[in-house]
Amino acid sequence: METETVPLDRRQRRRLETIEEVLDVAADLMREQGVAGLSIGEVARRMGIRPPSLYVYFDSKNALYDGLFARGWRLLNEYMGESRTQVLDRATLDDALLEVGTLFVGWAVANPAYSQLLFWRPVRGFEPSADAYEPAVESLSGARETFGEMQRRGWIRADASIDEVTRDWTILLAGVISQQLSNAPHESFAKGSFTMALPRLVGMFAAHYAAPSPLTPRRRARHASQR
Amino acid sequence: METETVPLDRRQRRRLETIEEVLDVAADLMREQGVAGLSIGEVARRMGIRPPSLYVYFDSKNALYDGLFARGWRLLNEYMGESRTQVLDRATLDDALLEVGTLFVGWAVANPAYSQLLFWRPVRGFEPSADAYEPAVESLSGARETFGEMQRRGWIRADASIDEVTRDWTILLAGVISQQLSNAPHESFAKGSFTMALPRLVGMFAAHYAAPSPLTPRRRARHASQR
DNA sequence: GTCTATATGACGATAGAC
DNA sequence: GTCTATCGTCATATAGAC
Repeated sequence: METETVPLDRRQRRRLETIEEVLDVAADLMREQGVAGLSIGEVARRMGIRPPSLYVYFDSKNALYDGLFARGWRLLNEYMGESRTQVLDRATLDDALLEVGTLFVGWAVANPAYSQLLFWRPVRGFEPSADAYEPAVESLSGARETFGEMQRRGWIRADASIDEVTRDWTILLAGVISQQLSNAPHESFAKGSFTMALPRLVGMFAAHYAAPSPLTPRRRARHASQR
Repeated sequence: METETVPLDRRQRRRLETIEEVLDVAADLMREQGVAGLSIGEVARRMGIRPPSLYVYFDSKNALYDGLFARGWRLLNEYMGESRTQVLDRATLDDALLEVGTLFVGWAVANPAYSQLLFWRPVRGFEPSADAYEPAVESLSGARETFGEMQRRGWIRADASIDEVTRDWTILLAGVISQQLSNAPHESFAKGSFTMALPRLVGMFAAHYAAPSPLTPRRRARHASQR
């Protein structure tokens, strides 16, 4: 109540730094050993402290997973950057979707440990908290908004349900990521047996949801000016 | 070398029975507690024996996972039964694919623990052995053969690559299963937010790969109006 | 407030007696 | 083939030093 005018005192800042360091080490470990390979003891060992000291910053191992879950979605959202709005300038629906799809799947395949944590449910007893879920929800609603805008611009059929379009899109991306990571986790995005199917599947998706008569740039401009 | 004329002596038969019992209990446990919740100690406890005794039948916990992996794929293949050949009598490609897709995804959603083990890679250090992989390979090559036969019968475009068709199909099913189990694991198949997208996605898939001409005009009209 | 030291109980796994 | 005994590791909890 009384010291809230000071944004961050030294102690709080130091505490946040330590929390970030714990997450750094935990993310490294998860990348090396897989999601289930994360161990409180090993994190402490690498930080040069004793395991119980970690409980000052994270109440449990699942709280650590929760922090990693939130961080993973934040990293992914940062990586996607402004692409969701920028692709609205692309020539075709197919081009636009392939660009964001490639970014998304590319990050997932390059970060398999995070992907397991974000897209699957590998840890017994771990359910992401509402706070940790927030960036995930943000990502989904961002996709929905983009599809809505695409429909407003006449790229997507007017009779298509944006919720259904969004759902189908996430299913498609999840399928590619899931199959690639489960069956050939060491293949790169460029040479992945399943990631290579992405352009084809995006084409299928775009053709299915594209407005019936593909709009020429002129018609698209006319369409947009009507709103 | 000397006793191989006898197909199964009592000891061997008893051993196989015990192995089956271990797998029964392990599958129950996995269903109750999730894939990672499987514990050698708990399996032994439920069988009324001591944990070390299990090592007579399974060299390690991962060997137990291996047995469950093979058994899961066998159960799924049995569940699919003769559907892959029977659906060749259906009226449309869409009907046929929706039928096998519904069976496959339905089993997966009804058996989430097995699904995690079969379709994801949740256990650190566990890589299915070649033996355990055999029924999985059988399932995939069965799908490929069905698509090949569909192409021979003129249902699927002659210029489509059967390998690509098969791959896209597995991605689609994996996407639905993955999203449903990760985001709403307690929803039934009938009411699942993601399983409900299956008919739509199968329609998209069928429309994309269907041969342009073999359908009568009436069927084609019905096909198109389904969207 | 933050850490160390220590303890508990479960786990996977092994050795060796019977 | 099953047991007891045991090992090392794990997540977690608590007591108390600084």
